[in-house]
Amino acid sequence: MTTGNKLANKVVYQQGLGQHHTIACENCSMNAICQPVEADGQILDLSKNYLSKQIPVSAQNSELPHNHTQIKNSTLFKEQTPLTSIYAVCSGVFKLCVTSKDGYEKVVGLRYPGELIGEDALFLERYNYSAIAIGQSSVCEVSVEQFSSCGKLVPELQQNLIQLLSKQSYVRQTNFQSFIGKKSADSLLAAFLINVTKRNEAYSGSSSQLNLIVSRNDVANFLGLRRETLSRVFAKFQKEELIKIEGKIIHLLKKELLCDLANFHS
Amino acid sequence: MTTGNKLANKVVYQQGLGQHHTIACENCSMNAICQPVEADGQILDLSKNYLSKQIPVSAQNSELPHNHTQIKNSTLFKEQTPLTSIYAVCSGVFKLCVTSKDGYEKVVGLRYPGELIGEDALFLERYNYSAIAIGQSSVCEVSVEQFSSCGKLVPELQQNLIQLLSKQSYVRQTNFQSFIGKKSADSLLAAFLINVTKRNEAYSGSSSQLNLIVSRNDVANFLGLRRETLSRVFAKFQKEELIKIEGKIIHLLKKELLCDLANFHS
DNA sequence: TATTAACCTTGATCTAAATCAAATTTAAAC
DNA sequence: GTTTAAATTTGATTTAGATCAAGGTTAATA
Repeated sequence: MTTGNKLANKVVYQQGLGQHHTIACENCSMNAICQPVEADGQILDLSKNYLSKQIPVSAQNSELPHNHTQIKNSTLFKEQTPLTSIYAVCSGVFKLCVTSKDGYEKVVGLRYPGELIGEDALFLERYNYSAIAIGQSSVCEVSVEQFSSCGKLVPELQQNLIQLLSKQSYVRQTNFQSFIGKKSADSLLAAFLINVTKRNEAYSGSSSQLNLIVSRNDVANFLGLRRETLSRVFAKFQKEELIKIEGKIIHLLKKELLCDLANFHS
Repeated sequence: MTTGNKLANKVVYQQGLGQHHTIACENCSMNAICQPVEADGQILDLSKNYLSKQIPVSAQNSELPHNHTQIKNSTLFKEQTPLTSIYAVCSGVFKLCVTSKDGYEKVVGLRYPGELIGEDALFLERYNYSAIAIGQSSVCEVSVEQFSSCGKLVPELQQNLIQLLSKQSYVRQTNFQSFIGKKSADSLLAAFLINVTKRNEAYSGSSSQLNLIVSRNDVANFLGLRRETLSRVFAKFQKEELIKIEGKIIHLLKKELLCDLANFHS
């Protein structure tokens, strides 16, 4: 039986600059399976024991050539490698990329604090994208092997995982619906800003301010626009006072109008 | 304990024209939770008892004005209504739509035989799109209430649902990746044809032939193209002998080239 | 089979975004 | 703090797809 919400994960890494903090467990998607459960009359707190730990992902762990990009952006896992763990973002951002035959790296997703990475690999037991940290970021890790050996014994834990996965299915579908069939640069960016602000609401504590963290290049790549086009749309939105830009921080001044734009088709 | 694969669902509706047949259970996404499981030493076959039944969706059940569109396309459920069941398509096709404030109906997904509809509503317990049958179609229905009352007692059933949901998460992510950031009409259509053919492979028995069933209008709407543009790209693909068109039947003649196009960005 | 209405295709023009080219701002390295 | 490189913005031109307008098909109905 669930014994209520508690801070489940030990913080073994803390970002120093205060620019982004670690998300509270109650706001994390992983929370459903971090809950202590009852097994054979005992309370089993997976997070306390071995399932979750917070690990930093930053400059140090790159075996790649020593250039700027790799120093900043370190890889959590590579596409097509076997699934070992699923992760939840604790701080920072991760970009999810697939590389096509011609070597082009396409951004297929962004994951902000509290969001899951790699749970869609449970099916094929192979990651279907690379996960790359933007700047200094950290994750909570759940070993799939350990979780499933535990889960077989504890129905409650399974129940929680079902919750987690069904929610995830919802999140994915909603994401898909936000972007499929949107062609104009205006509606794409509006949809993107609304989407990401909403996802960060609990973490940032604001429904109208947003720290993108990722570069314009990555946003443009994700949306399928050229960086020049994205830049122009950002400029236009600011001129029309829909948003206010302070570097990577975006203020949504007229959210209603942005929503209208986001829902606008053709 | 799972006792292996068997035809789980009674066929209470059969399409007469032979144009599309009912999918075999072993090829259906729902199959994971239709498996007989062991409970208290007994075999519990949910499909045999009450959980699944095949129901037709066609002209009869429409309470809408008696015009052509509604006669042919009947609604399985409406967006924003409370979740009661999740469905698997048995035959035909369903389009998933959301209606925006201005009344425009946007196609946000297509579901072919063997695919799930509505499982992403488990989270909010409210459907987040309308599901509309294209022509005569049929589904298997699982009552969420009945399933969950059953599932609490049978861990094995939960295990199967986890399988189902994690696979679904994968399918959604893959779908998303196929389309996000694709802008050229060529790459969108190529990605669409590859995607849908792959999804129908088990059902249709062909990896190079495809019965779209849905109208060009719906495809264009889904992809965010104008019907004229879609028509031109179809014509171009045929001229270049990438595909051969026979009404709604599309033959993929040069799949490799289509894949290249689909992965092509910029 | 004729009639009508969806549905789909083709042509001409216009427009939004890509592309090419530079300038400017920002951040990293020395 | 200065230098250098990366990231972002702005401008001019080109192009792919939207739009407007007909013309054909196909399929449903009488």
